Amino acid sequence: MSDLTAETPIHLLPEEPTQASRFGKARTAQSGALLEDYVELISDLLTSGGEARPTDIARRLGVAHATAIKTIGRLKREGLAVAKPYRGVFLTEAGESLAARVRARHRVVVDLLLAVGVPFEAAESDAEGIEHHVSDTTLAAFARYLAER
Amino acid sequence: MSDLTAETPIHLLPEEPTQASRFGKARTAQSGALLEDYVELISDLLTSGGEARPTDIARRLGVAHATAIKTIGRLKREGLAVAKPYRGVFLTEAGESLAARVRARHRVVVDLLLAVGVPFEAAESDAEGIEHHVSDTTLAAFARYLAER
DNA sequence: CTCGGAATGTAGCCTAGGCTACATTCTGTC
DNA sequence: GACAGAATGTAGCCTAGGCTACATTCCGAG
Repeated sequence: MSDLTAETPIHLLPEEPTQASRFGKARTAQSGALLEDYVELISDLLTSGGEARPTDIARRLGVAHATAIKTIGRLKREGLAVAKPYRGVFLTEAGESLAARVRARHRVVVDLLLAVGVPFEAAESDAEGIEHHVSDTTLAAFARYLAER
Repeated sequence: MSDLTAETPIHLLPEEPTQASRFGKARTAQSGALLEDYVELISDLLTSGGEARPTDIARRLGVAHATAIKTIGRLKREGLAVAKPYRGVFLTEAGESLAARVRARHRVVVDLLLAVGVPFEAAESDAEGIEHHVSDTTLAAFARYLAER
């Protein structure tokens, strides 16, 4: 998945007013956001409840269980999760570390939103969408701001 | 999806355990992001160059021209744009007003990122993805922060 | 005024992410 | 220990957003 769009770089787009690259990047980043949500949620379920069942996942994400199962299949293909039929879902090393990074990023984003005066409800809600588009550079800047404030 | 205007209501999502709504909202908001980009870009092209041709749009967005044309079809279906074959693309009232709102929001998001110390390049780049997930509430908070700072 | 190249449009294919409907497996209760 | 109901899995369909390949239309040189 990370291929096609990734190497459609600036080279093909000569003297564009610095815009195509931006759009393209935003679009690419969007891919994988769903997997991140799944991994984060599964990690939550595993650490808190001890179990991550497709039905729970589906309910928490507000999708049909079939959709969740299909996406879990993708997680497996991507090497982020493992699951045997009728057993729960578990994360691989890669999955766990991704979950950790996602969770940390989420926290920073929410904190930053709160810090600039966004109400709690909106901060939590919007962060869910925003976090997938926050680059490492921006994330670092957020952290710095929060620390220095 | 026709509610690009910001009312992606909670009403559709019953009493899910406080989390599905968040995820669902982020997901829903994501729909329409592409149309917003198109409308914004078309508006730019029209006001600056005077013309918005499918090929230009495709190049600026980094997609194949066929993709751009297909999406322009969607814009027409959504009542945001009009276009006759081999003539350029133009925005309807709705399209123009959406473009204006998108542009304004984009500016606020970029300014906020800069204000908290995000480098210019990253701010411009990340804003492109982030802006589509910024609710009116959060946008208002951003504006307030920028004014009071 | 014609003709070739660029722009535009069309067709068909692919994946991701949704859904419903149906089939299968598990499991708690009697 | 059987069985109903819940959980799980499978199949097939849909739309959005991408692509390539091909067809059509436009337009500027000559």
